[in-house]
Formats: sequence, C-alpha cells, structure tokens
Amino acid sequence: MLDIQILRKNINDVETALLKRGIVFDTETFLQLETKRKEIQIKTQELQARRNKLSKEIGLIKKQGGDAEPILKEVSEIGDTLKQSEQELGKVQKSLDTLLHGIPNLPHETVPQGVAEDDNVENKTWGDRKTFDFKPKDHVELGEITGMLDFDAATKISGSRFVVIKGQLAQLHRALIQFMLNTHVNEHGYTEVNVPYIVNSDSLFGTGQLPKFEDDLYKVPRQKAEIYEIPVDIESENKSSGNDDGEEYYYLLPTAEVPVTNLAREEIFSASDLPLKFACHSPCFRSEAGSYGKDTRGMIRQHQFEKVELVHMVHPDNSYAALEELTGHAEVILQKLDLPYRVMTLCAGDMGFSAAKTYDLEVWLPGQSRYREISSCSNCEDFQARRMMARWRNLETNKPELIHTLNGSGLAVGRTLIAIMENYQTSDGKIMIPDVLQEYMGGISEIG
RNA sequence: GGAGGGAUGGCAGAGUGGUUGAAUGCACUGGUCUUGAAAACCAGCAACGGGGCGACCCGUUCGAGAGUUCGAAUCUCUCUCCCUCCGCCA
Repeated sequence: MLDIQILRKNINDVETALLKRGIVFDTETFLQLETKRKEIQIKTQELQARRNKLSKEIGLIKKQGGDAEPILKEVSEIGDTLKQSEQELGKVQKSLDTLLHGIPNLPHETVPQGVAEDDNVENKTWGDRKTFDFKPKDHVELGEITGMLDFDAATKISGSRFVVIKGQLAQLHRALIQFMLNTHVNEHGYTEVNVPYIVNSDSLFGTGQLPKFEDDLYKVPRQKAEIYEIPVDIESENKSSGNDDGEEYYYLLPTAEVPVTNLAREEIFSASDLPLKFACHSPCFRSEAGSYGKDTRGMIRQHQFEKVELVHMVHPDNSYAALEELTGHAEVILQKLDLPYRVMTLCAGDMGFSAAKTYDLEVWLPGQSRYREISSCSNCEDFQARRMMARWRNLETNKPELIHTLNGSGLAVGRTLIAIMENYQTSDGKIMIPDVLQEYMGGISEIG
C-alpha cells in the first residue's frame, strides 16, 4: 500500500513511477474522490465536535442539578445530519481505500523500464554450463526412465499439475530441504520457523495477495457458528455494498512469505530487534488460474510445490543492502550445488505487486536448454509493512515507524530437484548426487 | 463436543453511562545527583486520521462489527480470538 500522502502531495511522481510498470493511473478519479473526502470529512468532524461539546455541557449541567432541556433539544437536531454525513464519509473512504489497495508498489529508481520478461536485465552469470557427449534429457524423460517421477499417479489421485515423487528421488527432494535450511540457519544466521499452511485473509492482505489476486489462491471454507437466517425482505435493504464475506474463508498459503512476513503484523519492534531474518520450509499452493497451457509439461508449474523461503524485516535505511545479502544467500545454495545460473533484475512491468525491486535467479536447465526461474528476491520497502502495520520504535523521535520487509526463495525445492536431475544426468539416465548432498543421502553418489 | 472465564496504552493492570484517552506499576526519553554507572528524585511519554505556514485545533480508536443514548471502555446483540476444566484425539 502506498502512503496516501504521496498521492496527495506528489501525484505526478506516482503517475510517472506507475507508468514505468506500464500502468496508467486514473488521477482524475483519485482527485475527485479526494476532494469529496476532504469536504465531507471536514463537515463530519465539525458536526462531531459540536455534538461532543454539547454533550459535555449536558453532563455538567446535570451534575449541578440544572435544566439541560434546551441543549438536549439542540443536540438531538444534529443527530440525523451527522449520521448521514458519517455514512457518506464512510462510502468515500471505502472507495479511496479500494483504489489505494489496488495500486502496486512503486519501482525503485534502479529498476529498469519495461513491461515484460524480455525487458529484464541480466546482471551476471555464474558457473559453467556442462557439456554433454550425448543429448541431455529433460526431467520428465529422466523421471520416466528411473520411474521416480510419476505424473500419471498424481493425475489419478488429484488431477493435472501434480506429481508423485518416489524412492531415492523423494529422498533427494527431502535432502535438499535439509541442506537449504541448514545452510541458511548455520551459515547465514537465519532463525528457522515452522508456520501454519492455512492462513486468514488479514495475512494475505498484509503481504498483498488480497484483495487483488484472490483467483490465484485456494480457498478453504471456514466453519462458522450457526446463525439464524434473517428474512431477506427485511434485511436486504440495509445490507449495503459493504457486505464482504471477509472471514468466511481460510486460504492455503501460496508462499511462506505470507505467514512469515505476517509475524511482524501489528508489532512494534525496538531498534535493537532489527534485522530479523527467518528461514522457513513450506509447501506452497497455487491455483495457477490464468496459466492454462503454460508449462504443462513436467513439474515446472505445479499446484503444490515446496520452497524454502527467506524473509528479512529491517530498518528502512538498510533494506537495499539486505536485498543484496538475501539474494546472495539464495545464490550460495546454487553455488554449493554447482548449478549454473544467472541473476536478472526484473523490469518494472515484470515485478510482483508488492515489490519495489526484484532479482530473479534463473538456473540453467540443459534438458530444456534454457534458464528457468528458481528464486525471486524482492525488497518490498514499506509497502507490506504499511498494509500490516509492522513497525519499529525510532528512539530519536520516540515514534513507531514502518519497517521494510524483504523475501526471497532460497530456493524453490521442486525446481532445484529438476535442475539437479538435468544437470547431473548421465548418458544412461542416472542422476549423480552433488557432493554437498551426499551426506544427506547416506553417502551414495548416484541414484537411478 | 460440554461447562465456565476473559480481551483496555510497548508490557502488566485499574476502571460498569458524563470534562476518562483512560489510575497505578514497569519499560522508554530528558533532567537533577554521581568521577562514571546504578539507585533515588523531577519531568515527559498511546495510536491513527483531518485542518492550519505555524503556535496549535479537531476527529476516531479500550478485540471486531452493529445497536441503545444528547453522551458508551462501561448497557444490548452478533462475530473473532485467548484461557481453565471435562470428553475425544495425531
């Protein structure tokens, strides 16, 4: 969520910044709403002040045993006007909120202009792409040969975009999780957390998935206490547009970023608490609505996958240094696994809703002969913090101020598994185990 | 599933219709004292929003929402969450 003060004072800057993302901001509508808001708010508050003043006088008069009748009459006349004014204000506020909640974060000045993937900028590449003296297979073929990736079984059990991993490959998958967590906790100073996989709408609002991206999420009906049906004809008039079904659903987490970042929701940290760094392994659930036909082959894009997520909560001055650090931590995993990758700075138009700047790590997949995203590391600045009121106390001002939040994958486990399969394959379809993982695999050096 | 009890400022915890945005303690900030620190003492200290160049002024907020009232932390209703006991259970 943007600071509404920026919209009020520097609307042109906002327009320009959003244009960098390829978004044309409806300044006209905003200014109209804002003018209306100001007018109604001032009027409402004047009425409230008058009512409060008179009510206090009534209290005093009654205490002294005087006659409050004249004032009582005057104040009761304010009632209707005030109520109407308050309702009007509520409507305008709501429209403004809806508008504000739908505006994505403004890109940092170092973010390249652009609207799509093609405009992302390559920062660096790491590692040598291995050359094979045979035609490298992709993970689907390798999975078939070894019998350890079973898409048909998953289709039977669940449907498309699921997979069953079997045998030593499942073990390798588990080994990757241990390896990633251990590295981040023991070498990078993260605190490991284990979180709920079902989250509420407040949490999703906090990180920015709601209200705009509800279609991407799996909803879980929530058990509600039984309530009596209210006869429709009586009640329907009064139930205005504000009839959100707010807490009727839980949601499956699309990323551990949601529960972990929300640890900071409505908290005020002391300056010495920061930075906080959390590492969390979790499954992730995504409906993938709107991605029909995209990445249908293999386990690149699944409804359910596992990920080790890194989250930083930092002093606002340090968030860009933290972004470099966090990205570096994700890179370490790829380096230790000796998987070739490149680092991309996402262009403004390709960034997620909450991000001010994002680096993507893309791993080389020889079976597909291309780089594929395996981690996305973002600085959200105060965008999420404002939505969830995550603050720290500045001792210089003695006031609570917004923290900055960052998140990144360190790494996506399923895609890392694919990368190992494709990069470490042998001509007869076996998979070599990267050195650093062998201790997690009972010392073996090859599977398949 | 059954029976009770609760939710108030950063934290703990008073407050049951009228200058209560809220006693008190802790924490925090500034000061006195001290060689320095601690202790003691003095003072300050909720958040959010609006108006004004500004000194300031105003509004909202005591889990959330609705209601009663001239006036609600306090009364009514609904919801959410937490705690205790019993039952069941990985």
